[in-house]
Amino acid sequence: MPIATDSLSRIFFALADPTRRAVLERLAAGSATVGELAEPFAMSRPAISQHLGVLEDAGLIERTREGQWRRCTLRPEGLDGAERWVAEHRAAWQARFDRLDRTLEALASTRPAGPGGTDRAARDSADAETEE
Amino acid sequence: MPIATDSLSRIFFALADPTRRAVLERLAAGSATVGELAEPFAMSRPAISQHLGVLEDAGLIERTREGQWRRCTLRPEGLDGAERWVAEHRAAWQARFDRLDRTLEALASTRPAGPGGTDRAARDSADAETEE
DNA sequence: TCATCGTGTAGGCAACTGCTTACGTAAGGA
DNA sequence: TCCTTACGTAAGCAGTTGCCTACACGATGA
Repeated sequence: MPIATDSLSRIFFALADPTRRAVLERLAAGSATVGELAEPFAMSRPAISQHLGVLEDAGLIERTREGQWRRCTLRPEGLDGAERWVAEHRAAWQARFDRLDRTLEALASTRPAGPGGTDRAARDSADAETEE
Repeated sequence: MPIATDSLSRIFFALADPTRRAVLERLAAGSATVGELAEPFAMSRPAISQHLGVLEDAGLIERTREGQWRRCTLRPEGLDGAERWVAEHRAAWQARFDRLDRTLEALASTRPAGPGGTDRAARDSADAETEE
């Protein structure tokens, strides 16, 4: 991963770590200080601080000074980009495969006993017919 | 990122790279061989091959032998885990903040002229009242 | 003013990523 | 049989991650 990539990459990268996802789930129950967030993990405070830096850089949390403490708060809108990308692509891919399935049904009805092959292989063959 | 983490981490990690997302978008238009996928990128074939390995490891694509070529196909269901996680958390976070907003409104109506502070600070203060 | 608490930063280390070039392997054709 | 094509794997390099310990800094309190 090159440093400082685009916003979407930063969000997905931040989510690609169990510790950081656990921190987000903890924050979903209410804002917390760095010490409170570090407590359940077998990890030093600086390590958590660095994870928080990644989350903040991705726009998923916010750190604000509060006297002696730093309070961490979720930024729900930080997930917008990732949610939009995943939902759009998931829907588009599924729609494409549904079209292929209909194509396969049509082929099956005109050629009921075609040559052997798995469903996936048949789908791949039909694939070519939808590209030009 | 430690090697061989959980499924969700592998998916998000695979999506956290512009090149890999571009490959997925290309594949959404139809399956392709490795050479076809490598063509638009200023990158060697082995580099693309490694990216494909990451995508395959995450369950987002499938590589099948086809004579002399290797055909790559999307696995739409591979996005299921990521889609579910993002949608669930986005909804839960938003719901929580909506509740806080209502709490703030209630506070504002009972104490119309409270002490100074930004909206965010007021939200953080209200935060404590929702936790026990 | 000085000690303490909560955090961030700096420096160091092992492991991993992402890319390269070089080479190995399987399929297809002369 | 030999050559070409398509692709993967191996080895190596620079840069990054993720963790640690040590230390610096601002806020709080005696």
